[in-house]
Amino acid sequence: MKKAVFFQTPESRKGDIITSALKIIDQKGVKGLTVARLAQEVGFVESALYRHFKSKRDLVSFILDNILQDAWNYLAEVEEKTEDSLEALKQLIYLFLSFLEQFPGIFKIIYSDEIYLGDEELQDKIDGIISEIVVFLKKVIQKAINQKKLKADLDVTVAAMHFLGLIYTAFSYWTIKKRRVPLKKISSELLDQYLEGVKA
Amino acid sequence: MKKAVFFQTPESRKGDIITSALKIIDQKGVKGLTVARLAQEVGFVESALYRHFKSKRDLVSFILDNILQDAWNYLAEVEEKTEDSLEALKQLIYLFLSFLEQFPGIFKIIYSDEIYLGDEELQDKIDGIISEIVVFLKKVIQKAINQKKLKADLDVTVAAMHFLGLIYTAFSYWTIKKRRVPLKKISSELLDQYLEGVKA
DNA sequence: CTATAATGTGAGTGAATATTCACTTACCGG
DNA sequence: CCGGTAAGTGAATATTCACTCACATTATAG
Repeated sequence: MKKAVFFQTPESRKGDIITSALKIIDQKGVKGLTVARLAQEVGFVESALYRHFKSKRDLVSFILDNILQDAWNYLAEVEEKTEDSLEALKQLIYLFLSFLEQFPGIFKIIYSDEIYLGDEELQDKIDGIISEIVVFLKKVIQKAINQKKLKADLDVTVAAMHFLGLIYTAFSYWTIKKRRVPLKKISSELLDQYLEGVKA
Repeated sequence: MKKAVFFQTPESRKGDIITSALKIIDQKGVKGLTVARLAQEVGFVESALYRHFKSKRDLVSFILDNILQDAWNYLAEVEEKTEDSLEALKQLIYLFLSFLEQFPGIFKIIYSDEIYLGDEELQDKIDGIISEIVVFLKKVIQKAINQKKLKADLDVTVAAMHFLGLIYTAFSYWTIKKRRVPLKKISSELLDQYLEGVKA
């Protein structure tokens, strides 16, 4: 019987579990996140998970709520503090990507139809996250148009989707290249091409 | 005991199964493709599947090989026959998207880490497909650069990934909008923004 | 008409998986 | 030191899933 590690607040234990879960998802995909594997990674027995989370689904839901909350605060801050709206777009893409670099598992959760389909509540949660991001990006882009930095006749929604697509593209490229190329380098080239196409 | 439908070549029966499989994947995701569900959709009993395919994995592999072979021929044809290389890019994105519009399930297979992970052979197959596409796009883009239609200093690989990302973006947008907006409309706006950024 | 090959059926099996439960262990406050 | 509580354990369970196998049916070619 292994000695339990105590002296940890409940939060940090949950944190351990989340860290392990994201690591597994990153390496083995959402499908690879099984309770057995998670338990092994954390270092307890399967049933112990249920001391911390009601269910596996609950764990994923918790991850989405909490990790993304953090990211969200950063985004809002950048948008508020950066005067130059083109510079803001640059900052935003770096922020998105350094976040995904840190938590690649999150990306997989959001873009996985494993979770997306079959659980209406999680599906709604993920849809909500994406549409929040799009709304946010539309706001930034509209601001840039108002500042005459971007073309006046730009379709704001398409431009926002296109920007979001850059993040996906950079991330995919990074994955294909076995993460050997720095994400920041990839994204800056993509962003340059993007900006050439949309700026005034 | 239900009467069997015969008078069908093995090919067309396989075709029925593939059609059903892609329909299920489209609606329920790759995870949703279970042998039970597939059998129900096709109209036979689970075990009957194994008269046509060695395994479920074999079915997916067959889909990747065959459906994509078709697509591939179209792509090559467009590239050869279209003189104007910018026009070729336009044609290509339409072709990609009308293909995905017809077989959305294929898209989900390729972008699913459910299949991607855990089966090395399928993983290699999908990797191969993607890199073939990238190589192809790089060739088209390089040709356009040589024709002085695109910027001479363009990073061809990044431009190709960006283009591929547009397809993903258009498809996602289409999905989010519940497929109510025609894919062609979405893609032409995205492509315009893209071309503005890369053309000479 | 009959042999054969293709296709379908029904019942079952074993493996993987999430979850429950009764229990034990370790720590902490009073 | 005692009682409560948070955390962990080990065994069991129900479900889902891909897949197998012996048997049945149908179409077609000779």
